[in-house]
Amino acid sequence: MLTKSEENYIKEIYALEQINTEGVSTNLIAQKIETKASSVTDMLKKLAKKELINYQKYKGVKLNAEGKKIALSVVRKHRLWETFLVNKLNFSWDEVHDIAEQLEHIQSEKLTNQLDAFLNFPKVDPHGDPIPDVNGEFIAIKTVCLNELEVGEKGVFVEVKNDSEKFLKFLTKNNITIGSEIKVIDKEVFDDSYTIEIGEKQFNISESVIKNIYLKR
Amino acid sequence: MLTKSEENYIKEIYALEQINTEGVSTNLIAQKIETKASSVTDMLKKLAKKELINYQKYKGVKLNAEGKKIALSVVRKHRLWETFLVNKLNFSWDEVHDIAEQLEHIQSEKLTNQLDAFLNFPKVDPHGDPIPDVNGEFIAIKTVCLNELEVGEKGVFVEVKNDSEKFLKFLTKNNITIGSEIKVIDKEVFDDSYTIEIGEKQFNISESVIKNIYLKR
DNA sequence: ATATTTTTTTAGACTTGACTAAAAATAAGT
DNA sequence: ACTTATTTTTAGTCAAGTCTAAAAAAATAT
Repeated sequence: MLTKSEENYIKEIYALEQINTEGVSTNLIAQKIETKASSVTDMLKKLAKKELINYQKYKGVKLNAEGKKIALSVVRKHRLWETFLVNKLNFSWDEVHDIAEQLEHIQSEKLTNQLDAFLNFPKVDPHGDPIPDVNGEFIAIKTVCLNELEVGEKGVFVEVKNDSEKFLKFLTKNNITIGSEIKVIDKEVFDDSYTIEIGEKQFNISESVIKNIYLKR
Repeated sequence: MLTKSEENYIKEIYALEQINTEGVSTNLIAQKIETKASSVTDMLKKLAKKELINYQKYKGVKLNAEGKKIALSVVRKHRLWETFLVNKLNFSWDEVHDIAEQLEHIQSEKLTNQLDAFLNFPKVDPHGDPIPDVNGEFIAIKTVCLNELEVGEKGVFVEVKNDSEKFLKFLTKNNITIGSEIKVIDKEVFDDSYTIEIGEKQFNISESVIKNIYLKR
């Protein structure tokens, strides 16, 4: 059985692998987990000893099959709880992240699976992220980042890659919600901001917003 | 903010106070929490420093107002989660204790209160224990222990004072469930066992079972 | 009332997960 | 290629929560 801390490292390594593909660096983990590189090294040794990762000094780290299984189980729990909070307890999508960070560590396979059934086996969570099933499998919908769309192109907003309260509140305030049809009206070369159109309204959004919005073409 | 460990001590002290009334002893806490007396002493010092208990060396311990408030909040969460597991996720009453022990430490007042509302503000949990409301108040139903009933007397089983899986499975197997009408047919002076009647059936139960069954006369 | 037993506390040690500071390895720049 | 900068690891420390063993206080027994 793993500690909360070990699970958090595993989860973070998994998330970073999805972006980087190659081995994940100590510093990157430290930055994401908001800890020091030396602490990360300590934990990597521990996880290597438990045979959850492949780790060679100075060479970065990769989850092995067992590590990936654990990562997917934590992600599954996180996303199911988020779905529960929004769908059943009337939370909004910007309030659930921190609570799910706690709930994802509850140990009970039966609980996870009963919750899944209670929610009717949802395929995605309130942020559009896919929910792994009991075997760790999930449907990877083909999405493109908003910054890949050309001027004049449009797509449906299906997934957000930043679950922070501030960011999600900003989106809500501007009526940018999952399911919105977004059209790129103009790209500003000076600051990489875009003018987009949702419904009748046109407005400008900055690069840091753009890169967290994913759409179905 | 308190650690899981601190909350567990507070909760246990509260539970022991309900039985003992007088100050709770170090050894008793140690026994219940399954730890050593020396560890308890350490924790009592810590809780005293945080001003949650009144503690004098060698004199036992009592929760103060703030400590009691925390205890009630943990108890509230525990019992709400147990109710959720049984009423919404189809768990049986003997499976929920350990999971609720984990869930009771999740920190989010909003979560607790939304869960309460979702469950329709239940007054008792699946074991018949009263659930404190948002202000820590609960309805104390007047119950008597089965060992207080005279031969020929009957009552309705409303609360069980032992949440262990083994004990609850035993009750279920013998059809002794919350709401059952129980009549005392005979008391055996030799071993303090009782012959009781539920429905048509009569059978014998031991003293260790009797003392955990509480009824409404 | 004194000796014995029981309870409680103290002292010192261990583990987990973090930290700082310094050393070692790797990467980058000229 | 060699120096400088960056990244990563090592070494040593710390707090929380636990433990064992020993000392101190309180309770019990004769």
